[in-house]
Amino acid sequence: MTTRRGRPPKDSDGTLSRERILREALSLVDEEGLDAVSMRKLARRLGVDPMSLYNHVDGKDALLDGVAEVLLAAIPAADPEPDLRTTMSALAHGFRAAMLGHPRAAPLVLTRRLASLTALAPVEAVLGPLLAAGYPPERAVHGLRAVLAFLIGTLMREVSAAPTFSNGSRGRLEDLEASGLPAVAAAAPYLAVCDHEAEFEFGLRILLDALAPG
Amino acid sequence: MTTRRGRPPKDSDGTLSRERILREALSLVDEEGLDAVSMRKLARRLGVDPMSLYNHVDGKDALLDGVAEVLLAAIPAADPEPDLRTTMSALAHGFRAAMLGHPRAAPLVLTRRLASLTALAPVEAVLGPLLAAGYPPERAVHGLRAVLAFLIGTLMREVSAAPTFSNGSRGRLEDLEASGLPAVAAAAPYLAVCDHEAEFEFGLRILLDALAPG
DNA sequence: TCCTCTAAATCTACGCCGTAGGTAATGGAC
DNA sequence: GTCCATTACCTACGGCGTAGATTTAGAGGA
Repeated sequence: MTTRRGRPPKDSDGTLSRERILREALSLVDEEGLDAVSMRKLARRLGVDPMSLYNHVDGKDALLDGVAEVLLAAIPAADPEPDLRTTMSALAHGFRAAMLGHPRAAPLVLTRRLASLTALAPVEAVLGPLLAAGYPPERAVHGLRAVLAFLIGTLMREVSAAPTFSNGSRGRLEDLEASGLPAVAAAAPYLAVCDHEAEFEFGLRILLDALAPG
Repeated sequence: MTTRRGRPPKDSDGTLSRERILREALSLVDEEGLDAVSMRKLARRLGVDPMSLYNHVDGKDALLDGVAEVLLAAIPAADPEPDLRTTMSALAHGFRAAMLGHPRAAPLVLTRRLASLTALAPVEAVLGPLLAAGYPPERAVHGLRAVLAFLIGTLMREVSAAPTFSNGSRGRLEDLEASGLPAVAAAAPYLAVCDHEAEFEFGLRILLDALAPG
């Protein structure tokens, strides 16, 4: 009945579990980035032998899938809101907030094909109101996928962007002006910087105007 | 002294060059996938010592950046077309075609921050017509970024999707229907399959309707 | 012609990595 | 007490990226 079995370390606080492993993995990604993740380093942080991880996780890839699901689970459920547009907007903002909360781990969600039930919860949250509003299922799925594609694309740019230093963008501005491409040079001041928040709202509004007017 | 060492004959067929390395790297990605790329394996395919690659490429990461640029360079330049919408649509389709031509390598373009001049050519090709059509630069950049985000998101799904087997989608369909989520179950037949072409056109039309009507 | 000088290819070696296979210890079930 | 599943640990293998030193073919000046 209880999951407590096998050989515990001398300290009961040091017992391993899938949850503890995933939590520590997420911290590791947050602190050192995705490339720095290795089974050995993760085990070191947990004060444990590397091979012990394999009792709780199927391998490195499955570990990263697990971390992605932890991130996905952080999306708040939308209030049962009568307004379709408000619901979709809230979910989009929730998704974005969850990713921006762990920018270095976000690519795990944005680039992996997740087949778990956790990944379906937000889908249900969008699809439900769309169907309730009378959308034919086919069109609802189309709309969901269009918004999701935009979210993924925007967030990918957002989380992979180098943090903007005040003088960092100046070097970039000069590069753009010196590119020899007339339109790029003309729009250089706007290309050199990126207000992610504004870009997000701009694109989301266009899509929601088309999909959930009102 | 039978082993060949030092600088090779000038114009032999076995001479290394950045272009030859990048071309072989792209082939390797196409055939075995991104994870299978290693400096050592690439060198083996080129019949060369692994360390020789470092005379032409700054390291593995720079190598992959180079491959990404090769992909980007494959986007055909748009005809000087008077119609703004046609131009943008052509570039979007060109981008998609270039990525679908090398689906396993596409993530290199879609997930990396590319700062090269090669990456700016398509930007110029979109920005030029937008500015010529009288769009203020700020709005032109906004529009460009919105479309690009959608393109990246859609293509990411498209290239990471497992090839659809006739019975593969059937297993997926059953999973969705058994998920216990009512809206997901109701729309399951449409969630189980994905006509990427149609999704692409659907989302692109929405964005172009908003940005380049006509 | 010979003599540098340089760039390219090679060799060696280090410290990582993921994980297969095997072993010892622990506590619940009987 | 005895068994057995579970878990932690250990060893080892093959592969990885690449720093550093070494060798050599050709270029350019004397």
